[in-house]
Amino acid sequence: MPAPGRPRGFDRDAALAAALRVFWTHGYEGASLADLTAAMHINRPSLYAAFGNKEALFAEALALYERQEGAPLDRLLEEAPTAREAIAATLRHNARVYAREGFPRGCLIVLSQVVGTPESAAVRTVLAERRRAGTDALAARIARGQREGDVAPDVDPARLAAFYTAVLQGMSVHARDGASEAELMAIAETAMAGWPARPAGGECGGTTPP
Amino acid sequence: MPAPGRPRGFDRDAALAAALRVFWTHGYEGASLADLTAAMHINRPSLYAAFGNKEALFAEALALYERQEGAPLDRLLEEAPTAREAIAATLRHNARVYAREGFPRGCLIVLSQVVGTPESAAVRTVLAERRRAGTDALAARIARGQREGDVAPDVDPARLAAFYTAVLQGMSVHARDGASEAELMAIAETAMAGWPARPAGGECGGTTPP
DNA sequence: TCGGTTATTTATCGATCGGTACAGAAGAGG
DNA sequence: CCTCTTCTGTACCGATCGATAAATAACCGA
Repeated sequence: MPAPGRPRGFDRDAALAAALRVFWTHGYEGASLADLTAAMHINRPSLYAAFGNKEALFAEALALYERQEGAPLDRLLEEAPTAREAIAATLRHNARVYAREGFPRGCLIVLSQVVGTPESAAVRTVLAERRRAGTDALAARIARGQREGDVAPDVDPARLAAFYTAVLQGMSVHARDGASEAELMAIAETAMAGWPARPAGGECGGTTPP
Repeated sequence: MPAPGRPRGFDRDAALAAALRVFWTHGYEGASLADLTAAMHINRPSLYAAFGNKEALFAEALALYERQEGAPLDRLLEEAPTAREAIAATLRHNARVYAREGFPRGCLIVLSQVVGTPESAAVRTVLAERRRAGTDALAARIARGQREGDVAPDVDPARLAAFYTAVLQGMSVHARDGASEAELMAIAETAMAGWPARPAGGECGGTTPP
């Protein structure tokens, strides 16, 4: 049984995807209602009826972003045989997607609002929380590597995760500044050179496979 | 001989410093004229008479920022005996100043405007150019290290500089997210672990002093 | 055909945005 | 004293911000 009343005249998912692209391109405060409604091909009251307000729309766009862009990363992290390969795959994957043709460059969570007016404080808090969650995911994978023996026991997972998160955030800025996939990949590879060697390993330089 | 007409009733340098702090805290678009004039303790027409408009005021604030925050870094880079120590000093210095008590956290050039409305495109371009100049400065110091023999000749200075710039940008985001000086320092130290070893060196792991 | 319900359209709200017109105030030179 | 020049304070500009009121249109079940 369909909902009573006049049916919605637009595809809610398609409109949300369009909104995501606008937020991703211009940031939260940089995206005006005029920008959003134009890209979504709907009028302002339709947006408010379907999504609540700008902040709620952004929250839904952020959730869509995490489903589309974050989920593959979660799989990458989980399925890699070692923590080192998991982090390397994450960096390489993002080097690719941050410079993807036809997509806004860099990461929405890093770029869309890190400073701004007091009105967007709540959005900034949510984004900061998502960044922290990303760091935590890396740290958890490194800790798992320790339990499974492919990461040295003296490594601090949170500390190493903070480093690789910082590299990813810097890659986002570089991507927005026009860096090519090859340039981003070079940053990723250089970052992986800093991976801590296992103390028992015979080789050195941090490139030792398990 | 003083200028003719009524003398200015406020300290232009102090007002500019106040404006810098507002831009540094809220970003370019996040800083309203009301915020700026309140912090500068002047009225709007005085601001426009003394600085032109918001964009010109930001340009002057940016120049002040580079004099105050960038100049020490230039000296650090120049005076360090090796490229490795120069980069390490840069990272450690910024780990300290990004979390300084009484200052906005992170780097103005990285945080103040990386996305936004089309109206701020010119400002974003200027900031991107300053970011590139920072990378170029690191690359030049690494190239000097190569000439002076403390950096392996197979190292690509631009590539390595892009990596350390990315780390610094990530440290700025972390700083804005509330990271402590110790956490930022840990990122810096971890990044230095990725410094390329000199091929002729007897030790390994990238921590070899020249 | 008719309520009931919801979506769309148009037109607008008050607030704030960056930027100014204008009149008065404060100095220098005459 | 007056005049010239520049700065300051008030009050305001048109444009845009996010968000809505009101009227109309489209679907349902009865």
